[in-house]
Amino acid sequence: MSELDSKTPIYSIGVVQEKTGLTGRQIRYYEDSGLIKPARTKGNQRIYSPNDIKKLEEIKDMLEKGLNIAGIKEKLASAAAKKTKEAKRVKKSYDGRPLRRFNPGKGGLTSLYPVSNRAQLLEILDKKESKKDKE
DNA sequence: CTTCTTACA
DNA sequence: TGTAAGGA
Repeated sequence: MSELDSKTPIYSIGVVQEKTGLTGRQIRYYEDSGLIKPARTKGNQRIYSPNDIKKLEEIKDMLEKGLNIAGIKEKLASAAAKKTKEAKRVKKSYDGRPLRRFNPGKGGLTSLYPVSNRAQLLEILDKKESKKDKE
């Protein structure tokens, strides 16, 4: 049973073993290799996030494809670089633009997005959804 | 009972 | 990778 109750699910190494099919030995070894960095409880127990599960399953796949730890590190690194690049692209598209009222006067809704009209806002929100959907 | 680290096979 | 040991 977990000591902390946050909104984000967390797993013990035992649960991770069941969910990934990997042995505890492998999970800890991949951590030593720098592939994952699970948090720890005050009692030094490992705490795995959904993101860690995802990474471990990717690692499992690649291992079954015959890749070594080094190769997986590269793959994971390029994936992280791609994410950073995309984040910069999105940020750049927003930076410098003035934030405007979204439908001011009608309910007082305020948009946090620097867009000038509803169509543009919906387009942005639609793109964000598509990203989550491909999970 | 589960998980942790260290260390040997 | 598996597993034993010894502690939390």
